[in-house]
Amino acid sequence: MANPEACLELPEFLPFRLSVLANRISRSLAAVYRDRFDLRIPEWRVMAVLGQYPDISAEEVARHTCMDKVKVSRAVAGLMAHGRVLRQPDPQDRRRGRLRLSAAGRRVHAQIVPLALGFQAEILADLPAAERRSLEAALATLQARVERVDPRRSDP
Amino acid sequence: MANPEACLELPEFLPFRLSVLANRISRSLAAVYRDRFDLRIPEWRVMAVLGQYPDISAEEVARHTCMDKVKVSRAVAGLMAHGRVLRQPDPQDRRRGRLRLSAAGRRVHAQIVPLALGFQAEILADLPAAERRSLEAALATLQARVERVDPRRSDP
DNA sequence: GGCTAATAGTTACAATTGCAACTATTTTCC
DNA sequence: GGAAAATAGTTGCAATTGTAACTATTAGCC
Repeated sequence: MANPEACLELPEFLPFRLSVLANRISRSLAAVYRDRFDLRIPEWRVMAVLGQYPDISAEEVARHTCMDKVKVSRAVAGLMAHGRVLRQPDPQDRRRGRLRLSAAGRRVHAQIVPLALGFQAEILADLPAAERRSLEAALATLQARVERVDPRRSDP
Repeated sequence: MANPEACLELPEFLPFRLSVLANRISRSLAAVYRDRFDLRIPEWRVMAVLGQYPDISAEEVARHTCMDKVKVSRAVAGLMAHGRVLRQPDPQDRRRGRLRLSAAGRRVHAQIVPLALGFQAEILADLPAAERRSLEAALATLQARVERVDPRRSDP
């Protein structure tokens, strides 16, 4: 039986804290991407994985980014409209398209990556290395647990 | 100078990890609230703070929940429509309303709080107490840092 | 070979959200 | 005392997102 008549302090409730923190961080980052590169967060995520794994399909992008296929589809459409991503039909399987960054896309990617890493470093600046590793381990543990509790896919 | 030509591993990028984790957790919780109580997350947050601080104004609710006033206004409207929250005009300041849970609202609140705490406990089950405290400290540090980097308000 | 189920990706529609503008009231300050 | 600024809260509109349905293609299987 769970603690009866317990009071709940919202500011100490983990789902609340994580949500507020993640949202603040995402918003700050989104402002940078949008102002400097006219990029939304889902688009940035697609570019990030295509920078690392060229010539993968939208479905694989979805797995890497934890986004559902609709969100990926829209992000890819936006990126192609801006000439930042190219799609090449897969001759083996004509349902698929192989996606990769165009030259323009690679230029944007090359500018954003250091910016993103710098932002991350700034956020983590107050955490000593040991606590940083401990935080990362804790996040991994939570992630694994949540996936077992509610085995779903996809993200924002 | 930030690391040039660095590759960025999205799964290790903190803003991404936090966003994915927070969203998974929020979705699992939201499913519970919605199925069992026809409650959305912003509404649940309002109920949580009104359970702890009765007779506060919407503006104070917004501060406690880190939501903007529009979101609070809509959540309160929904809760009043369901008879879960009552508003009493403040005679000292007729712009304000003093909000509190109705009897029905307190009943829902009493059911949800243990449920929410149980969910939190389930998620944290794999983390030893020491690491749990360390995680909470790290989140507080990040939160403080983010607020200094980008002094804004409000959340999802 | 041909029928059924599965998969890749898109489109359509509804719900949620954010931003800006708005109303009503109170406070400030000359 | 009254004009201007500030505050509480709501509303309208646009952007983002989620769910479900849809098309096209491939794989499984009898």
